[in-house]
Amino acid sequence: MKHMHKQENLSKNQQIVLDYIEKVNEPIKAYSILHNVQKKGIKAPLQVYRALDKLVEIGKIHKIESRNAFVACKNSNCQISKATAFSICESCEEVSEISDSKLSKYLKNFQDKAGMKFNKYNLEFFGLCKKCSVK
Amino acid sequence: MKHMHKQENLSKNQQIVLDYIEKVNEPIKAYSILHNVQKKGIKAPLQVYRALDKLVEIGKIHKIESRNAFVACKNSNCQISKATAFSICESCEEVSEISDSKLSKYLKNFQDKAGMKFNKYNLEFFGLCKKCSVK
DNA sequence: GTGTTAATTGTTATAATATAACATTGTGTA
DNA sequence: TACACAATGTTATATTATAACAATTAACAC
Repeated sequence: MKHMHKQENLSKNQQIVLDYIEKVNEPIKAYSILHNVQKKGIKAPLQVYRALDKLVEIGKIHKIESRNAFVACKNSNCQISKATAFSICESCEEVSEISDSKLSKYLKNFQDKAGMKFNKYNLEFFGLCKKCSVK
Repeated sequence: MKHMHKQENLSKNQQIVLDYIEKVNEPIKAYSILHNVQKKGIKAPLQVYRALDKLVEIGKIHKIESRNAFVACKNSNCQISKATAFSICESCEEVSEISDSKLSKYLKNFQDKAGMKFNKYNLEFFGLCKKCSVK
């Protein structure tokens, strides 16, 4: 088949960035990533942003829009970054990816009144996590 | 009964910024607001951002996080910006605020598995609007 | 009125986030 | 091989947002 580049393998920079994001295991900002992978040879913001773009596109990571931060995907079932939900603690900034099949089913099937067909959504819940709510 | 002013509690800059956002009636970026209200005496980004912060806080406008843009609230029932949902056309960038009581009820009552209590959420749907989907 | 306090404003400077442009190198495959 | 496209390297710049601090105005008790 012509021109089928499956991309099951990540490029060097993509792998470096993904490895770091998976290691820290919490949302991290682009320039923080940059500072931490400079020893691996990545020198410029654009190298990071290009890797991030690709990793978001293939669903390996997600962007937490309200925080301009990136986090590794924890679900095996959102491999194309098209149905994401997060809980965010407004005190400690802890972020968890929500994996709730009822919720995702509900949102995937949601139809707005204008009849618009959606192919993607992102949902961010805010509140206090258990730790912070007892303080 | 006292005379009813339009927005009794807003300050001068807040009113200028809100008037402009309501006039354009679509999501608009902070620096675009700045350029368009300079004739009203607002000169610096910070004056715009301070007004935006306040207007978001009191629910007069919402921020479209994925676009870094601000839009006037269309619902009378989200006056504190705590339960927002939007549909976004990825082609023409048209944004509509979704007002669906079933959806908002569902999300308000959503409980995550960690037992975290939410006080706020923001949901952004992406797709093609009717116009763009027939092109 | 005066005094007090908080909110708002004005201003300059700078931080933080992200992309443009273009030359070069790597990779898969016909 | 040659081609197409993905990825890289690099410099510069655009875009979005906040820090710091002084001055002014609004709300309100006395």
